[in-house]
Amino acid sequence: MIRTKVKLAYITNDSSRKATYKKRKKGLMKKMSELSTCCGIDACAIMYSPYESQTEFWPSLLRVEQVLSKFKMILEMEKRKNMMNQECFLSQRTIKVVEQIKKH
Amino acid sequence: MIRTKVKLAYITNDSSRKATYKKRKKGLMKKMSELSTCCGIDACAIMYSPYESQTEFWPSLLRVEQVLSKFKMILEMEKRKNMMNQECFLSQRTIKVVEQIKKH
DNA sequence: GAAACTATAGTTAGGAC
DNA sequence: CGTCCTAACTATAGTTT
Repeated sequence: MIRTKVKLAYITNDSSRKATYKKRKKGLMKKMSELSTCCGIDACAIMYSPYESQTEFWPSLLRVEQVLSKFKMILEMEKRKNMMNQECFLSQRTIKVVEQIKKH
Repeated sequence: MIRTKVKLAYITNDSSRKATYKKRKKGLMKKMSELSTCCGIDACAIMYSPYESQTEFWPSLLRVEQVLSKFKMILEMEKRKNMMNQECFLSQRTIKVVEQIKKH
């Protein structure tokens, strides 16, 4: 059969939308994994949706915590640098977000 | 020329690795955008790497904050439900992470 | 370096089971 | 529900500009 061109719009059919969510989420995690491997970067994901009962942590809850902790530390260091420099508004906003992300 | 199958391993050449990072990051954001559109879900990303000087927020810093806030609220509600139920250890761990993510 | 190009590798929507 | 299939679509490594 001839398949119609996929249009990127909200999928109104419930089961189709759920199936697509699961497929694309899987694909996205694969892409993240590849980016992480090829470029040597830390990566993590938190996934919550109406399509699955449990919040998912990729690659694991522990890794999510570790990656966020490391990222927070890096930005704390940046904060100190910026305080010394008396500059960079954007970086201050960044710190603000990260303090929300990881509270100790 | 015949291209070899891409092998998924750390790219040792610095400029190739950086180029791949930028391409794949762009691809990843596109995939997230599509998932968000097709399935009607909120999505955001924080990107920090050795390849770019500034931390990037996708689709914007404001949206990152909004999505994290919404997610935190949802999990606070789950926490209450679980307290009433006296069950679900995993969900308690989830809450713990989210409290780190969004501190008010 | 970045941006454009392009052939091929990889992804996925819809169907079958 | 999930898993496999595959035509159609998309991403991207290597290359050129």
